[in-house]
Amino acid sequence: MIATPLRVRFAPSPTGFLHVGGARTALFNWLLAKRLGGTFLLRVEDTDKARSTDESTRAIFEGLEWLGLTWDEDVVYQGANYDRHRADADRMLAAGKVYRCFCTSAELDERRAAAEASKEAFKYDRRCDRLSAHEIERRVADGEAHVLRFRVPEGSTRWTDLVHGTITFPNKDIEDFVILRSDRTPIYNHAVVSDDIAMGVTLVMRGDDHISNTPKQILIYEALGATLPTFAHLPMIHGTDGKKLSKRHGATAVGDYQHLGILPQAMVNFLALLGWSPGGDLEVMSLEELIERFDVDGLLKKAAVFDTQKLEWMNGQHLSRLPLDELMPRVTPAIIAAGLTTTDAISARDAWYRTLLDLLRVRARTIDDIVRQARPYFVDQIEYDAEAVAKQWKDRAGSCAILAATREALATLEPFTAEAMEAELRALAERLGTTGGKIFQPLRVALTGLTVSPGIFDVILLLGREGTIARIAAAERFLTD
RNA sequence: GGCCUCAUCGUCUAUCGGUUAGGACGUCACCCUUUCAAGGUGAAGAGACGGGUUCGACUCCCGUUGGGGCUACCA
Repeated sequence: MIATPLRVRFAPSPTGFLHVGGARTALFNWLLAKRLGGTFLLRVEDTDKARSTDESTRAIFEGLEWLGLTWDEDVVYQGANYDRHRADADRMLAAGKVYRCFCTSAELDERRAAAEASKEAFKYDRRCDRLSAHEIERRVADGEAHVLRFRVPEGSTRWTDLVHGTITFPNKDIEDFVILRSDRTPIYNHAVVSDDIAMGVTLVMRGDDHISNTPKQILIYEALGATLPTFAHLPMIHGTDGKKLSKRHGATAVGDYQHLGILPQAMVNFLALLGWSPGGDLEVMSLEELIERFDVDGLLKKAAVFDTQKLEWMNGQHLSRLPLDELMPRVTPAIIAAGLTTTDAISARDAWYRTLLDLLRVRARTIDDIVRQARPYFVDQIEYDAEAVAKQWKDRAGSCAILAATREALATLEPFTAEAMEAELRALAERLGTTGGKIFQPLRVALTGLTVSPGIFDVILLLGREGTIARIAAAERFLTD
């Protein structure tokens, strides 16, 4: 079913950002190429000059690179192959597979509207295919604008799809479609086939919104005398309303998720599970594990809904499991961008920084969560969260007294370790006739300004004895104001 | 409208004729506990409907219904 050597491609049109659906298609092609030792190609379909932009092409490259989906050969720009598209079209014209059509867009629109008005399905009536040879010659000689139309033969067109099995289209339902515009630029279906043949693509894997294009493309392959590739049509990705994912569903570009603090590993993992299943219960996988397990047998037919909550959960999983060395280059730039510190300051205390990240990542779902939680460990002056103050420092004088006692206990504590701190503070609680929690919670607010943080002794160790004492003193001042 | 296609918990999915229909996200409860996460345990929650085929259907076939895609001198 799958020819070797395998050559697959991802062929986006540069009319926007890299969409998650497109990213998923690219990922599946890439995974299969990696798994089977094939070649993954990238082709930019920029033949719609009105909508294609360089900015969008760049965004697509950036998106793919961020996900780690690198392509093997030079990028192919469809717009650079007009000569071949025309040559292939002319070859089919010479072979009698296509014919010249002089009907104008305006005429066609009119006939289409008329058909619709009388509730009939519109299909081109082939009137130009009935023109006499010398009339065609005359009109061409007169320089009359015309397109090239494919003469769809009798019969039916079928193929064995890797995900859907056999799909058959009666040719009578396919109209004689245009392959070359009157300005001699190619129409999508023709350009795709011409390019896929030239690029030696052996397997076409794309969204199933292309199923109805496939019979037309197969007819072109046949008319050109080329070998058919294998086809695999992937299910769509839908929004929570069951409709094709689009702008109104919120973030749909992979770049959006990058900026939301999602790791590329998590994005890839999540996308891989939309329309494919490894068969068992395994869900959280690294790129290597994905490559190892990816298989066309696990491809699904049903459209999947993009669930951002599960994406975030998965991101949390990757955040916790990734080796610190791989995580740091993704988080550090965000921390620096937030203005919390500098590269130099971090490298000056590498061990401290690693400990901090290790403590924060467990309770974060996104990189942004980590940045938010990291603030108290970098700034000089922390801010007290209003709710935290209201809840933990309700009794200002009492809290202040407890903080003072805590400060004194910590000031001379030896050794300055978590174990010693806990023993000391719990003993203090007992002397005060209260519980550990009554000391730890107000202390947490004093040290971080928040009710949420890593274990309190970890926080103290992170801040150091001096920092801790200073923060408690500052809290005491705040409480006695 | 026509053509194509899809159909298991709210969501992602396992099941390739015989299971108490399994797992994950989310939800709820409990445990752990200095907070929040993480982790652990448990609960609620699904085969769209109707016909067949078969000793036996979620699974195979047909139909119905519902969803989606396509229907351009767009890609």
